[in-house]
Amino acid sequence: MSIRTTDTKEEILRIGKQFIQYYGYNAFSYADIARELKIKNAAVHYHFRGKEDLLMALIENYIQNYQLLAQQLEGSKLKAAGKINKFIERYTGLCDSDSICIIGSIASDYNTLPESVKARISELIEMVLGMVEQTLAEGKKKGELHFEESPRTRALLIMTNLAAGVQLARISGKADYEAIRKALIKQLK
Amino acid sequence: MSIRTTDTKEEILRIGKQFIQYYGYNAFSYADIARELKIKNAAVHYHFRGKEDLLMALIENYIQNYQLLAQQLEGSKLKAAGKINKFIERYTGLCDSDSICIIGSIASDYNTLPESVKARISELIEMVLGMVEQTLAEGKKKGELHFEESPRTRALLIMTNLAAGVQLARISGKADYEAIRKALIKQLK
DNA sequence: GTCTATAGGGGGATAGAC
DNA sequence: GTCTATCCCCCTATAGAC
Repeated sequence: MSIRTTDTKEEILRIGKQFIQYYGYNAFSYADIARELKIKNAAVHYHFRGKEDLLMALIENYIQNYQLLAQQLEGSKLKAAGKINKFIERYTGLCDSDSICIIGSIASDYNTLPESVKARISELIEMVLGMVEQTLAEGKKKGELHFEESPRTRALLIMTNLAAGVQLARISGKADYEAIRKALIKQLK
Repeated sequence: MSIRTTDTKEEILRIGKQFIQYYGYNAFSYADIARELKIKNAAVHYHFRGKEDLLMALIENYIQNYQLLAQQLEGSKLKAAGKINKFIERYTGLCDSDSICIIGSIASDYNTLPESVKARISELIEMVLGMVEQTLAEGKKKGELHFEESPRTRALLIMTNLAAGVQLARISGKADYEAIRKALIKQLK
Protein backbone atom coordinates (compact mmCIF):
# COMPACT_ATOMS: atom_id res chain seq x y z
CA MET A 1 0.00 0.00 0.00
CA SER A 2 2.98 2.27 0.52
CA ILE A 3 3.90 4.46 -2.42
CA ARG A 4 7.67 4.64 -2.20
CA THR A 5 8.75 8.26 -1.86
CA THR A 6 10.99 9.09 -4.78
CA ASP A 7 13.93 10.80 -3.18
CA THR A 8 15.90 13.62 -4.72
CA LYS A 9 18.69 11.40 -5.97
CA GLU A 10 16.28 9.36 -8.06
CA GLU A 11 14.61 12.50 -9.35
CA ILE A 12 17.96 13.89 -10.46
CA LEU A 13 18.67 10.68 -12.34
CA ARG A 14 15.27 10.82 -13.99
CA ILE A 15 15.65 14.42 -15.11
CA GLY A 16 19.27 13.90 -16.14
CA LYS A 17 18.25 11.02 -18.36
CA GLN A 18 15.52 13.11 -19.94
CA PHE A 19 17.90 15.99 -20.61
CA ILE A 20 20.53 13.77 -22.20
CA GLN A 21 17.93 12.24 -24.45
CA TYR A 22 16.31 15.55 -25.29
CA TYR A 23 19.18 18.08 -25.39
CA GLY A 24 22.40 16.06 -25.25
CA TYR A 25 24.98 15.66 -22.50
CA ASN A 26 26.92 18.84 -23.25
CA ALA A 27 23.82 20.98 -23.61
CA PHE A 28 22.34 20.89 -20.13
CA SER A 29 23.67 22.06 -16.78
CA TYR A 30 23.20 21.30 -13.11
CA ALA A 31 21.30 24.57 -12.95
CA ASP A 32 18.78 23.17 -15.44
CA ILE A 33 18.23 20.12 -13.26
CA ALA A 34 17.96 22.25 -10.13
CA ARG A 35 15.35 24.52 -11.74
CA GLU A 36 13.28 21.53 -12.82
CA LEU A 37 13.28 20.02 -9.31
CA LYS A 38 12.93 23.39 -7.58
CA ILE A 39 16.09 22.90 -5.61
CA LYS A 40 19.43 24.68 -5.84
CA ASN A 41 22.57 23.98 -7.82
CA ALA A 42 24.51 22.88 -4.75
CA ALA A 43 21.94 20.25 -3.82
CA VAL A 44 22.55 18.48 -7.11
CA HIS A 45 26.27 18.49 -6.39
CA TYR A 46 25.56 16.91 -3.02
CA HIS A 47 24.06 13.83 -4.71
CA PHE A 48 26.46 13.67 -7.65
CA ARG A 49 29.79 15.35 -7.09
CA GLY A 50 30.21 16.24 -10.75
CA LYS A 51 28.40 15.93 -14.04
CA GLU A 52 30.52 12.96 -15.05
CA ASP A 53 29.45 11.12 -11.92
CA LEU A 54 25.84 11.68 -12.87
CA LEU A 55 26.48 10.36 -16.36
CA MET A 56 28.26 7.33 -14.98
CA ALA A 57 25.37 6.60 -12.61
CA LEU A 58 22.96 6.78 -15.53
CA ILE A 59 25.03 4.32 -17.51
CA GLU A 60 25.07 1.95 -14.53
CA ASN A 61 21.28 2.28 -14.39
CA TYR A 62 21.01 1.29 -18.01
CA ILE A 63 23.24 -1.70 -17.49
CA GLN A 64 21.13 -2.88 -14.57
CA ASN A 65 17.99 -2.25 -16.54
CA TYR A 66 19.15 -4.36 -19.47
CA GLN A 67 20.32 -7.09 -17.11
CA LEU A 68 16.81 -7.15 -15.74
CA LEU A 69 15.38 -7.37 -19.26
CA ALA A 70 17.77 -10.22 -20.01
CA GLN A 71 16.47 -12.16 -17.01
CA GLN A 72 12.87 -11.49 -17.95
CA LEU A 73 13.41 -12.67 -21.53
CA GLU A 74 15.22 -15.78 -20.39
CA GLY A 75 12.36 -16.83 -18.16
CA SER A 76 9.59 -15.85 -20.58
CA LYS A 77 7.54 -17.94 -22.98
CA LEU A 78 7.85 -15.29 -25.69
CA LYS A 79 8.90 -16.40 -29.13
CA ALA A 80 12.03 -14.86 -30.62
CA ALA A 81 10.06 -12.27 -32.57
CA GLY A 82 8.33 -11.20 -29.38
CA LYS A 83 11.65 -10.83 -27.62
CA ILE A 84 13.08 -8.69 -30.40
CA ASN A 85 9.95 -6.62 -30.16
CA LYS A 86 10.81 -5.81 -26.53
CA PHE A 87 13.92 -4.05 -27.79
CA ILE A 88 12.04 -2.27 -30.55
CA GLU A 89 9.39 -1.01 -28.13
CA ARG A 90 12.01 0.86 -26.13
CA TYR A 91 12.86 2.95 -29.15
CA THR A 92 9.27 3.51 -30.20
CA GLY A 93 8.61 5.10 -26.83
CA LEU A 94 11.43 7.58 -27.36
CA CYS A 95 9.94 8.92 -30.58
CA ASP A 96 6.81 10.07 -28.85
CA SER A 97 8.77 12.40 -26.60
CA ASP A 98 11.07 13.82 -29.31
CA SER A 99 13.95 12.05 -27.59
CA ILE A 100 16.71 9.82 -28.82
CA CYS A 101 18.35 6.76 -27.35
CA ILE A 102 20.95 7.57 -24.74
CA ILE A 103 23.61 5.55 -26.53
CA GLY A 104 23.11 7.53 -29.71
CA SER A 105 23.14 10.77 -27.77
CA ILE A 106 26.35 9.87 -25.99
CA ALA A 107 27.94 8.64 -29.23
CA SER A 108 27.78 12.20 -30.53
CA ASP A 109 29.51 13.59 -27.45
CA TYR A 110 31.83 10.61 -27.14
CA ASN A 111 35.10 12.43 -27.86
CA THR A 112 34.43 14.92 -25.06
CA LEU A 113 34.09 12.26 -22.35
CA PRO A 114 36.69 10.93 -19.89
CA GLU A 115 38.11 7.45 -20.48
CA SER A 116 36.31 5.92 -17.50
CA VAL A 117 32.93 6.81 -18.98
CA LYS A 118 33.93 5.73 -22.47
CA ALA A 119 34.90 2.30 -21.23
CA ARG A 120 31.62 1.76 -19.42
CA ILE A 121 29.56 2.87 -22.42
CA SER A 122 31.47 0.40 -24.51
CA GLU A 123 30.47 -2.35 -22.10
CA LEU A 124 26.83 -1.27 -22.21
CA ILE A 125 26.77 -1.40 -25.99
CA GLU A 126 28.43 -4.81 -26.10
CA MET A 127 25.88 -6.07 -23.63
CA VAL A 128 22.87 -4.85 -25.59
CA LEU A 129 24.26 -6.07 -28.91
CA GLY A 130 25.05 -9.41 -27.30
CA MET A 131 21.50 -9.81 -26.05
CA VAL A 132 19.99 -9.06 -29.44
CA GLU A 133 22.52 -11.29 -31.15
CA GLN A 134 21.73 -14.20 -28.87
CA THR A 135 17.99 -13.77 -29.29
CA LEU A 136 18.41 -13.76 -33.06
CA ALA A 137 20.61 -16.86 -33.00
CA GLU A 138 18.13 -18.80 -30.91
CA GLY A 139 15.21 -17.70 -33.07
CA LYS A 140 16.99 -18.82 -36.20
CA LYS A 141 17.90 -22.16 -34.69
CA LYS A 142 14.27 -22.78 -33.75
CA GLY A 143 13.10 -21.78 -37.21
CA GLU A 144 11.16 -18.81 -35.84
CA LEU A 145 13.30 -16.15 -37.49
CA HIS A 146 14.84 -16.00 -40.94
CA PHE A 147 17.80 -13.90 -42.04
CA GLU A 148 20.88 -14.37 -44.17
CA GLU A 149 23.59 -12.54 -42.23
CA SER A 150 25.32 -13.72 -39.09
CA PRO A 151 23.37 -13.02 -35.88
CA ARG A 152 25.96 -10.41 -34.94
CA THR A 153 25.61 -8.56 -38.23
CA ARG A 154 21.83 -8.79 -38.11
CA ALA A 155 21.90 -7.38 -34.57
CA LEU A 156 24.06 -4.50 -35.79
CA LEU A 157 21.67 -3.78 -38.63
CA ILE A 158 18.62 -3.78 -36.38
CA MET A 159 20.13 -1.65 -33.63
CA THR A 160 21.54 0.93 -36.04
CA ASN A 161 18.18 1.15 -37.81
CA LEU A 162 16.54 1.85 -34.46
CA ALA A 163 19.15 4.23 -33.05
CA ALA A 164 19.34 6.42 -36.14
CA GLY A 165 15.62 5.90 -36.73
CA VAL A 166 14.70 7.84 -33.62
CA GLN A 167 17.28 10.51 -34.48
CA LEU A 168 15.70 10.88 -37.90
CA ALA A 169 12.16 10.89 -36.53
CA ARG A 170 12.98 13.92 -34.41
CA ILE A 171 13.76 15.86 -37.59
CA SER A 172 11.62 14.39 -40.35
CA GLY A 173 8.72 13.02 -38.35
CA LYS A 174 7.54 9.75 -36.88
CA ALA A 175 6.28 8.31 -40.18
CA ASP A 176 9.85 7.48 -41.21
CA TYR A 177 10.48 5.71 -37.92
CA GLU A 178 7.28 3.70 -38.31
CA ALA A 179 8.33 2.60 -41.80
CA ILE A 180 11.62 1.38 -40.36
CA ARG A 181 9.96 -0.41 -37.46
CA LYS A 182 7.51 -2.27 -39.70
CA ALA A 183 10.21 -3.22 -42.18
CA LEU A 184 12.39 -4.63 -39.39
CA ILE A 185 9.62 -6.87 -38.12
CA LYS A 186 8.70 -8.02 -41.61
CA GLN A 187 12.30 -8.79 -42.56
CA LEU A 188 12.67 -11.36 -39.80
CA LYS A 189 9.68 -13.44 -40.85
CA MET B 1 49.00 26.26 -62.36
CA SER B 2 47.73 28.54 -59.64
CA ILE B 3 47.05 26.88 -56.32
CA ARG B 4 44.03 28.74 -55.06
CA THR B 5 44.87 30.31 -51.73
CA THR B 6 42.43 29.02 -49.15
CA ASP B 7 41.25 32.11 -47.35
CA THR B 8 40.36 32.25 -43.69
CA LYS B 9 36.65 31.91 -44.27
CA GLU B 10 37.11 28.55 -45.98
CA GLU B 11 39.51 27.41 -43.28
CA ILE B 12 36.97 28.24 -40.60
CA LEU B 13 34.35 26.19 -42.42
CA ARG B 14 36.77 23.30 -42.74
CA ILE B 15 37.69 23.31 -39.05
CA GLY B 16 34.11 23.92 -37.98
CA LYS B 17 32.96 20.88 -39.92
CA GLN B 18 35.69 18.77 -38.36
CA PHE B 19 34.78 19.91 -34.85
CA ILE B 20 31.08 19.20 -35.32
CA GLN B 21 31.87 15.73 -36.61
CA TYR B 22 34.43 15.03 -33.91
CA TYR B 23 33.13 16.81 -30.78
CA GLY B 24 29.58 17.90 -31.60
CA TYR B 25 28.09 21.35 -32.18
CA ASN B 26 27.65 22.30 -28.53
CA ALA B 27 31.09 21.09 -27.51
CA PHE B 28 33.40 23.42 -29.42
CA SER B 29 33.85 27.17 -29.25
CA TYR B 30 35.02 29.98 -31.48
CA ALA B 31 38.13 30.03 -29.32
CA ASP B 32 38.85 26.44 -30.36
CA ILE B 33 38.64 27.37 -34.03
CA ALA B 34 40.79 30.45 -33.47
CA ARG B 35 43.48 28.41 -31.70
CA GLU B 36 43.56 25.89 -34.53
CA LEU B 37 43.98 28.58 -37.19
CA LYS B 38 46.32 30.70 -35.05
CA ILE B 39 44.05 33.70 -35.24
CA LYS B 40 41.94 35.39 -32.56
CA ASN B 41 38.39 34.90 -31.43
CA ALA B 42 37.24 38.18 -32.96
CA ALA B 43 38.53 37.24 -36.41
CA VAL B 44 36.20 34.25 -36.48
CA HIS B 45 33.29 36.52 -35.55
CA TYR B 46 34.24 38.77 -38.47
CA HIS B 47 33.61 35.93 -40.95
CA PHE B 48 30.61 34.41 -39.21
CA ARG B 49 28.73 36.78 -36.94
CA GLY B 50 27.63 34.00 -34.59
CA LYS B 51 27.99 30.28 -34.16
CA GLU B 52 24.59 29.67 -35.66
CA ASP B 53 25.64 31.48 -38.82
CA LEU B 54 28.63 29.17 -39.11
CA LEU B 55 26.40 26.14 -38.68
CA MET B 56 23.99 27.43 -41.28
CA ALA B 57 26.83 28.03 -43.74
CA LEU B 58 28.03 24.46 -43.21
CA ILE B 59 24.57 23.11 -43.91
CA GLU B 60 24.42 25.17 -47.12
CA ASN B 61 27.78 23.68 -48.09
CA TYR B 62 26.42 20.20 -47.60
CA ILE B 63 23.37 20.96 -49.70
CA GLN B 64 25.53 22.28 -52.53
CA ASN B 65 27.83 19.30 -52.18
CA TYR B 66 24.99 16.81 -52.50
CA GLN B 67 23.52 18.76 -55.42
CA LEU B 68 26.88 18.34 -57.12
CA LEU B 69 26.84 14.62 -56.37
CA ALA B 70 23.32 14.39 -57.79
CA GLN B 71 24.49 15.96 -61.06
CA GLN B 72 27.51 13.67 -61.24
CA LEU B 73 25.40 10.57 -60.69
CA GLU B 74 22.85 11.66 -63.25
CA GLY B 75 25.49 12.06 -65.94
CA SER B 76 27.46 8.94 -65.03
CA LYS B 77 27.44 5.49 -66.53
CA LEU B 78 27.54 3.87 -63.12
CA LYS B 79 25.07 1.13 -62.40
CA ALA B 80 22.68 1.60 -59.50
CA ALA B 81 24.88 -0.38 -57.11
CA GLY B 82 27.81 1.85 -57.98
CA LYS B 83 25.75 4.94 -57.29
CA ILE B 84 24.65 3.65 -53.90
CA ASN B 85 28.28 2.94 -53.19
CA LYS B 86 29.07 6.62 -53.65
CA PHE B 87 26.86 7.34 -50.65
CA ILE B 88 28.37 4.52 -48.62
CA GLU B 89 31.91 5.70 -49.32
CA ARG B 90 31.19 9.03 -47.67
CA TYR B 91 30.46 7.27 -44.40
CA THR B 92 33.37 4.88 -44.65
CA GLY B 93 35.70 7.86 -44.81
CA LEU B 94 34.29 9.24 -41.57
CA CYS B 95 35.12 6.10 -39.60
CA ASP B 96 38.82 6.46 -40.28
CA SER B 97 38.92 9.81 -38.51
CA ASP B 98 36.79 8.83 -35.51
CA SER B 99 34.13 11.20 -36.81
CA ILE B 100 30.42 10.86 -37.38
CA CYS B 101 28.14 12.17 -40.08
CA ILE B 102 27.16 15.78 -39.56
CA ILE B 103 23.48 14.96 -39.79
CA GLY B 104 23.77 12.43 -36.97
CA SER B 105 25.80 14.87 -34.93
CA ILE B 106 23.27 17.63 -35.38
CA ALA B 107 20.38 15.25 -34.70
CA SER B 108 21.68 14.86 -31.15
CA ASP B 109 21.83 18.62 -30.60
CA TYR B 110 18.65 19.24 -32.57
CA ASN B 111 16.50 20.50 -29.72
CA THR B 112 19.03 23.20 -28.83
CA LEU B 113 19.00 24.79 -32.30
CA PRO B 114 16.99 27.76 -33.59
CA GLU B 115 14.08 27.11 -35.92
CA SER B 116 15.82 28.52 -38.99
CA VAL B 117 18.59 25.94 -38.70
CA LYS B 118 16.18 23.11 -37.95
CA ALA B 119 14.21 23.84 -41.10
CA ARG B 120 17.30 23.82 -43.31
CA ILE B 121 18.57 20.57 -41.82
CA SER B 122 15.21 19.04 -42.53
CA GLU B 123 15.57 20.06 -46.18
CA LEU B 124 19.07 18.59 -46.35
CA ILE B 125 17.87 15.26 -45.01
CA GLU B 126 14.93 15.13 -47.37
CA MET B 127 17.27 15.85 -50.25
CA VAL B 128 19.71 13.07 -49.38
CA LEU B 129 16.96 10.55 -48.68
CA GLY B 130 15.29 11.53 -51.93
CA MET B 131 18.48 10.94 -53.91
CA VAL B 132 19.00 7.49 -52.42
CA GLU B 133 15.34 6.64 -52.87
CA GLN B 134 15.42 7.61 -56.53
CA THR B 135 18.61 5.66 -57.18
CA LEU B 136 17.08 2.60 -55.56
CA ALA B 137 13.86 2.93 -57.54
CA GLU B 138 15.72 3.18 -60.84
CA GLY B 139 17.97 0.26 -59.97
CA LYS B 140 14.99 -1.91 -59.14
CA LYS B 141 13.21 -0.95 -62.35
CA LYS B 142 16.26 -1.92 -64.40
CA GLY B 143 16.59 -5.19 -62.54
CA GLU B 144 19.98 -4.21 -61.12
CA LEU B 145 18.86 -4.07 -57.51
CA HIS B 146 16.57 -6.33 -55.55
CA PHE B 147 14.68 -5.48 -52.38
CA GLU B 148 11.22 -6.05 -50.98
CA GLU B 149 10.41 -2.75 -49.29
CA SER B 150 9.42 0.47 -50.98
CA PRO B 151 12.37 2.53 -52.26
CA ARG B 152 11.68 5.10 -49.55
CA THR B 153 11.77 2.53 -46.77
CA ARG B 154 14.86 0.86 -48.20
CA ALA B 155 16.54 4.28 -48.35
CA LEU B 156 15.64 4.85 -44.71
CA LEU B 157 17.08 1.48 -43.73
CA ILE B 158 20.34 2.07 -45.58
CA MET B 159 20.89 5.61 -44.34
CA THR B 160 20.12 4.74 -40.71
CA ASN B 161 22.47 1.76 -40.91
CA LEU B 162 25.21 4.08 -42.12
CA ALA B 163 24.54 7.00 -39.78
CA ALA B 164 24.39 4.91 -36.63
CA GLY B 165 27.08 2.62 -38.02
CA VAL B 166 29.70 5.35 -37.86
CA GLN B 167 28.47 6.36 -34.39
CA LEU B 168 28.87 2.79 -33.23
CA ALA B 169 32.28 2.38 -34.87
CA ARG B 170 33.60 5.28 -32.83
CA ILE B 171 32.83 3.31 -29.67
CA SER B 172 33.09 -0.37 -30.53
CA GLY B 173 35.53 -0.24 -33.42
CA LYS B 174 35.51 -0.25 -37.20
CA ALA B 175 34.88 -4.00 -37.55
CA ASP B 176 31.20 -3.48 -36.74
CA TYR B 177 30.92 -0.75 -39.35
CA GLU B 178 32.56 -2.98 -41.94
CA ALA B 179 30.10 -5.77 -41.20
CA ILE B 180 27.25 -3.33 -41.77
CA ARG B 181 28.75 -1.99 -44.97
CA LYS B 182 29.25 -5.43 -46.50
CA ALA B 183 25.78 -6.59 -45.48
CA LEU B 184 24.21 -3.53 -47.12
CA ILE B 185 25.91 -4.17 -50.41
CA LYS B 186 25.07 -7.86 -50.34
CA GLN B 187 21.42 -7.22 -49.48
CA LEU B 188 20.83 -5.28 -52.68
CA LYS B 189 22.07 -7.99 -55.04
C1' DG C 1 19.93 17.41 2.80
C1' DT C 2 19.39 21.93 1.30
C1' DC C 3 20.49 26.55 1.46
C1' DT C 4 23.33 31.21 0.37
C1' DA C 5 27.28 32.97 -1.35
C1' DT C 6 31.06 32.91 -4.07
C1' DA C 7 35.29 31.50 -6.51
C1' DG C 8 37.28 30.70 -10.96
C1' DG C 9 36.90 29.78 -15.64
C1' DG C 10 35.02 29.70 -20.25
C1' DG C 11 31.47 30.92 -23.41
C1' DG C 12 29.52 34.27 -27.18
C1' DA C 13 29.85 38.59 -28.74
C1' DT C 14 31.21 43.59 -29.68
C1' DA C 15 33.92 48.22 -29.94
C1' DG C 16 37.49 50.42 -31.68
C1' DA C 17 42.56 50.63 -32.98
C1' DC C 18 45.66 49.23 -36.63
C1' DG D 1 40.95 41.42 -42.07
C1' DT D 2 42.96 40.95 -37.74
C1' DC D 3 44.12 42.61 -33.42
C1' DT D 4 43.47 43.97 -28.12
C1' DA D 5 40.44 44.74 -24.66
C1' DT D 6 36.34 44.10 -22.54
C1' DC D 7 31.37 43.02 -21.28
C1' DC D 8 28.11 40.00 -19.53
C1' DC D 9 26.44 35.66 -18.86
C1' DC D 10 26.45 30.88 -17.60
C1' DC D 11 29.10 27.01 -16.22
C1' DT D 12 31.19 23.70 -12.65
C1' DA D 13 32.27 23.37 -8.19
C1' DT D 14 33.04 24.35 -3.20
C1' DA D 15 32.68 26.43 1.69
C1' DG D 16 30.06 27.03 5.42
C1' DA D 17 25.48 28.17 7.70
C1' DC D 18 21.10 26.11 8.85
